[in-house]
Amino acid sequence: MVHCVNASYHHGDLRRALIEAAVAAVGEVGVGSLSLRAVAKRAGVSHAAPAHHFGDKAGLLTAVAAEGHDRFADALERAWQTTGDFVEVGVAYVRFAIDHRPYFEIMFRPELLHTDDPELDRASRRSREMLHRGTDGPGPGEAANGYSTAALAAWSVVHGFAELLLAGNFDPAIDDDPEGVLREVVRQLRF
Amino acid sequence: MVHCVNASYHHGDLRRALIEAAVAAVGEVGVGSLSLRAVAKRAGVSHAAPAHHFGDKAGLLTAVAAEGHDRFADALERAWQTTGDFVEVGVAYVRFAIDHRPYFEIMFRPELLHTDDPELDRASRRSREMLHRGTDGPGPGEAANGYSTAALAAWSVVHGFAELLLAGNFDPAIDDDPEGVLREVVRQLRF
DNA sequence: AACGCGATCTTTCCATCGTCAAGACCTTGC
DNA sequence: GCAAGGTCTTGACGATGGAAAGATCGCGTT
Repeated sequence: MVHCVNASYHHGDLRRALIEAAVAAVGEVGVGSLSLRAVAKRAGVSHAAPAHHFGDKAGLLTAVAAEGHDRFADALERAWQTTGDFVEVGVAYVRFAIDHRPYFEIMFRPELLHTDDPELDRASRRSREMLHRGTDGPGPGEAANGYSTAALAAWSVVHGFAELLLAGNFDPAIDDDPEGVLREVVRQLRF
Repeated sequence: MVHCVNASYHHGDLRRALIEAAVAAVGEVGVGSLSLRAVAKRAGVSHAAPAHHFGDKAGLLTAVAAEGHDRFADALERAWQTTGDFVEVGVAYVRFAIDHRPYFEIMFRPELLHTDDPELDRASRRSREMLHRGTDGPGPGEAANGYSTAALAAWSVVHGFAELLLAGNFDPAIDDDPEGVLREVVRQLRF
């Protein structure tokens, strides 16, 4: 039993193919118009194939979100270790939202996901930890809730910027150099 | 011709009833699971009735979003004129998101709306202007794009806080006193 | 070497959805 | 009154997500 964990019989690696197809589809039509059947067609399988690997639509999106959080954590960690500047972690946050929009569109939408999924939990916990690097630690910031005020402020500002930008709520002029604008915005924070 | 603008024949004021039914439905199941047919049933009309008043689903959501932006602008203006403190405008921003969640869930999601609708344009422009009160004006903040850096930072931080809070991405402990936490978060901004 | 089991995928079916077209009803203006 | 047009209903269609049942295939066992 358990012939092939995560492996392949008929298709090769359908699980992987479906995730990639989902990401591509979300990139084209948005998560709101994502159709399981379109994803299946894109991967060259029948419309019911995804259900076997992911249970349901939320299951597929959960797998995408988990992968997204992993990549996200990687990007944030890279930024932190490269520059040592927490502002640059914030820039990386928004950079990821822009460059990997399909992932980002899904990652922070629990209503689309199976929030009890252990893989998602592990990955999102990892990306969450990366966010606290730099703001947490020495500073005071009451930890009555799980976060320091500085971490909450930083998270809120970069997340809000990313959401408003991606949704198109900003002046289009910002699209020319979102990084530059964001850098100035983040500098408005006291650390 | 044009017997009754916005008025009532068979039903009373179906347009109004449908908007209220939509708000109630979004409050219960979220905008993602909103069904036009459920809204119609809630208003006591046939499943195709909404189409006549709003064209399509996006049309109904557009009307809801426009009404939301009007109420939103009212709330922000009230906060500004009452306190004169821009921090309190930010608090009112998040307060609105919490207290009128169904509206807020829709207002900043252009992909769900008819963004060319004149009513929506007027209302959202109004709420946008309220946001710039207090940050704009005297300060420098390059206006290369439409906003000052301070306004962008303030908007981003309150919007991000609201989104993360509503989506449930924060520690549940914050739900006890989101206003208090937000006030400290906003104070992390230099004005 | 043959069997059987379980994993993988397909096919078929169903309820629900948004939208469209056609018709019924009702109010208003003439 | 009567035509006209706004209001709403009915019925239908294609698309969707999901459930159920069957077909196909590879592996471990004997």
